[in-house]
Amino acid sequence: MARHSQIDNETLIQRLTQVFRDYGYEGASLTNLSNATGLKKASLYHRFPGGKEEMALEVLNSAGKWVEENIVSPLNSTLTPERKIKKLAKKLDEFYCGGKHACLLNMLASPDIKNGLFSKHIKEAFQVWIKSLTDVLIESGIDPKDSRRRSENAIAMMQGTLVISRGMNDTKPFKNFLKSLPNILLNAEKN
Amino acid sequence: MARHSQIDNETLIQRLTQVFRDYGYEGASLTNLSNATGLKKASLYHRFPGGKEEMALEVLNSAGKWVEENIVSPLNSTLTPERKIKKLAKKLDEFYCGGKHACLLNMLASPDIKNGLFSKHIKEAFQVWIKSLTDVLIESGIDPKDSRRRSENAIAMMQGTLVISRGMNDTKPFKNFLKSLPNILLNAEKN
DNA sequence: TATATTATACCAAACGTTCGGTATAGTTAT
DNA sequence: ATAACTATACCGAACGTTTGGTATAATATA
Repeated sequence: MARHSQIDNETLIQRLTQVFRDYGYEGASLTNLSNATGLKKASLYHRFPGGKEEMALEVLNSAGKWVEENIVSPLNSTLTPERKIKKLAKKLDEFYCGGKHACLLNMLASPDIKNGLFSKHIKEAFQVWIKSLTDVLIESGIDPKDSRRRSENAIAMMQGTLVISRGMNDTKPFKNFLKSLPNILLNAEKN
Repeated sequence: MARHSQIDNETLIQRLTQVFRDYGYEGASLTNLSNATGLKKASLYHRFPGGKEEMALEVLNSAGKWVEENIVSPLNSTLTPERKIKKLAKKLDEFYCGGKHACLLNMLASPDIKNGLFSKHIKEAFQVWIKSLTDVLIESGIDPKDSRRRSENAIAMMQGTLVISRGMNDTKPFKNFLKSLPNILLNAEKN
C-alpha cells in the first residue's frame, strides 16, 4: 500500500551501530549517522521520530537481541559446558569482529548522557552476560559462588582486552583472551 | 612581573582531567571545562593556546607523569616483588578512586579523534604499564614470557573491571580485582 | 619615592560553524 | 489517489575559537 524503504531496518540499525560504537554518543553526529546510512537527516527522523536518543536505544536493543539469540540462547542449549564455551568464543569473535570493534556498553556508558538514559540498559546487559555464564559453570559442577566469580572475571577480561586491543591497535590481546576463555571459565587453576 | 594565576597549573589540570575522564573528548565541552575550572573560555585559551586539543594532551601527559612517579618508579625500587605489588594495588586504588573513576586511556581512545591525535600517547602508556609490571615478575623469578602474559592479563583485568564498575555503578568488581592482584601476578595458578 | 611601562591573567562578547531537530514541498510506489 | 517516503531548506542553540580590552603585579625610570 506504500512505497518500499530504500534501506531495510536491519542494515539501517547495523550502520547506526557502527557509528555509535566508533564515536560514542556525543561523537556520533547526525551528519555521521546520515553519511553512514545514506539517509538524510529528515529521513532518519522519519524512521526514528525520537531522534538520536531513539536511534541509540534501538541500537542498544538490537545488540541486546543479537546477544540473546547468539550468546545467551546457545548457552542454554543441551551441549556440554565445554562445547558451549567453545561456541561462545566463536560468537564473541564474530560479535566484536576479532577485537576490532569496541563494545557499545563501554562506548555509551558515560556518567550523565541524557541523565543516564542508557545506564539501565547497560547494567542489565552486564547482568545478563554474567548470569548466563554463571549458569553454565554451575551446571558443569562448579561451586555457585566460584562460578559467579569466574564469570565476572571473564566478562572483565573481555572488556579489558577490547579496550587494550583498541588502545594498542592490535587485536592480539582479545584474540588471546578468546583462546584462554575455556580455561578461565572451566579450570581456573590454570589460566 | 605580572598578575598571579587564580588557579595553579596543577589543580587546573586536575579539574580538566575530571571532565575529560567523565565525558570523553567530544563530551567535554568548553562550557564543561570552564565550569569545572572556574576560568572563562577565553582564559582557558590563554593558558592553552592550542585549545581543547592542547588541554587533552596536557591532561594525558600529566597523568603519564603521575603514573611514572607513583606506579612505575616504585616498581623499580628495592622492595620485594610481593611488597611492590601490594603497593601497586594501593596506588591503583588511589589513582582510580576506588573504581569510581574511568581510565583516561579508555575515554580518549576513539578511533579517529583528530586523526588519532592521542593514539600514540595511549599506546605508549599501555606499553609502559605492561613493561614495568613484566619486569617485576621477571625479577621475582617468573619465566619472561609468562611474566608478560600475566602482566597483560592484569592490565586487561584492570581496564575491564573499571568498565564494568562504571557500567554497573558498583565499584566491587574493581575492588575485587585489586584484592586478587597479587595472586594474579605472583601465583597465577590460584587466582 | 613616585610614576610610567611592561608583562601576564583574565573576561565579556562575538565570531563562524555545526549541532540536533523541524517544516514543507516533492517524489515514488501502490 | 493516496499514503509512504525523501530531499531541501531552515531553525535556535550550542559548539570551539578569537577579539578587544581590563585588572593586577612586577620592573624601569625619574
